[in-house]
Amino acid sequence: MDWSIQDIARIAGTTSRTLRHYDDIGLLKPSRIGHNGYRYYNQAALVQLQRILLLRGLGLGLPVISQVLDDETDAAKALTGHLEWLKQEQHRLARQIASVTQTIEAVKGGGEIMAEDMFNGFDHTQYKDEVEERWGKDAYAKGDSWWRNMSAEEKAAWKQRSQQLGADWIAAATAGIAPDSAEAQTLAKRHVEWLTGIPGTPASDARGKDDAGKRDVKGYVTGLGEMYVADPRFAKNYGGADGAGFVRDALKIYAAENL
Amino acid sequence: MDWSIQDIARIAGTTSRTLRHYDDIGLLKPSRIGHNGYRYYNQAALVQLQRILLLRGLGLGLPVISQVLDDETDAAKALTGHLEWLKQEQHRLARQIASVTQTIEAVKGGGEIMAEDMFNGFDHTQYKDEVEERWGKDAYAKGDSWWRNMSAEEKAAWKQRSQQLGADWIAAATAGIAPDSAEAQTLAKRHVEWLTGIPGTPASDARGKDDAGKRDVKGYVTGLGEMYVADPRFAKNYGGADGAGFVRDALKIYAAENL
DNA sequence: ATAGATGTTGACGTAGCGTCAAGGTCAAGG
DNA sequence: CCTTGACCTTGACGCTACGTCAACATCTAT
Repeated sequence: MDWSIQDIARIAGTTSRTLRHYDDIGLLKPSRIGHNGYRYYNQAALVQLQRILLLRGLGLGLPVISQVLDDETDAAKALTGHLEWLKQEQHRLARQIASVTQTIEAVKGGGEIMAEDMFNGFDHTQYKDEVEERWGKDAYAKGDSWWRNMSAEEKAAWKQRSQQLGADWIAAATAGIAPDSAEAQTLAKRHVEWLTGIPGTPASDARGKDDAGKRDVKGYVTGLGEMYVADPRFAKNYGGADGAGFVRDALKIYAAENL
Repeated sequence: MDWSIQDIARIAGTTSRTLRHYDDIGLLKPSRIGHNGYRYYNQAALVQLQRILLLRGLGLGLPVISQVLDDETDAAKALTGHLEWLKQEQHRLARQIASVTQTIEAVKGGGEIMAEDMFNGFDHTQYKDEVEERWGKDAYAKGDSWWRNMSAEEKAAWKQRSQQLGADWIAAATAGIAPDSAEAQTLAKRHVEWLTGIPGTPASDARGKDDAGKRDVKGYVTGLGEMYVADPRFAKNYGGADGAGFVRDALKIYAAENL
């Protein structure tokens, strides 16, 4: 009393390919194999198959199903673990749905994918007085016109790059690594490269300049490091005073060794 | 003013492998390629990359992202379509979570994966009078003890198999195919094989019997077909009177040609 | 000159089968 | 006996978006 591969496939509501796959991976062997190599399945195999399909329908992976079938007592544990995963997935989807909805609104309103409001609160002008006092009106004017002439997308790219840098600094600081470690120094290098992107600063002006210009950069960078610590408006970009202190130390070492 | 592959990878928060992949599939080409084959990316490429990563973070596939980048106006459409997909996924997950939760309870209570309550409402005894009247007390007793002696899993397997058969009948009937078509006749064959699994019926008793026994099966099967139509308790398994009529026709043709 | 970081292409692995391709087996009919 | 059609076999590629070696070339700094 057994069925051919097509027969059980139809009875159980799956395909013969699936059954061959289960045979290949050892999940469900045929109860009998003909002299011609044909696979035949009996009632017990049908029961197993239906359990497999039930669990698969619940979203479990085939290796997990295999374990569950081997050790019945694990069923509740496996399912409970799986349930956790499902809930996380649902939360992830909920967040994605919120983001997509928001982005659709932004695109409809602004027309571009990166709309203006994506970098609200990231306005260059908030440091006007500070910059003019330290590096002169000319420096601020250059930087300001640079910012204003950027397209929305370029602004967004800059913002994201800046935030990524800040996030990486915070991650490094909280990881407890040393300021002179390779990782921190790589970040310092990135930081200087980032500064080089802002026109009107010694860092950007020094590109292609002589040694005197480069010495200016050295002082500029170390001075910046101190400012990050002293000024809470900057310190918050690096996770507060502690993080900013880490940035200052790493920058000072980098400047001494490379600038 | 450009960066190496590692540089933008770090700036944008991804990996160099991803960038090479995007180059391979034509999603994001480097802005410049050195004489040595090195990839270099400029500001514009960084902007593109960040748009890609934004959309990917929303769950869009790379081919879709490619389209969106080509035709900016499609962005809202693509995102709206994607939103639909996300919502469906969330509903699917919600259903899976409900099922898994239910299954966990069942496993904890019953110990087996297929618990008793999975075949509530599928009790054999509901046709007691009908069976005794038509085929005698002996037939019913055989079938009843057969059912009672099954394990929970065998019962569940049988139930699912029966329901699968019913679902396939309904699908075929509503598809509007002919009762003498190959597909309907395949179903009829399955139906007889299914009947053969119930002890106490002429179909099962006839296994290995002579021609007289086989003639009994013929009458039994055609009689059953008529009953499916006449009795609403059976007809509902095949989608009501219309579906049952289709089953009856297909069975009559099958019996005439093969039994 | 050499070591170490970084770059290149090429290819395999992933989850779970769908989908040919090429060829053997079996039951029924002429 | 031969053919036809249905069903079976193994083998291998395809799909998503890269991660992860491997083998080898190049740049940078000492």
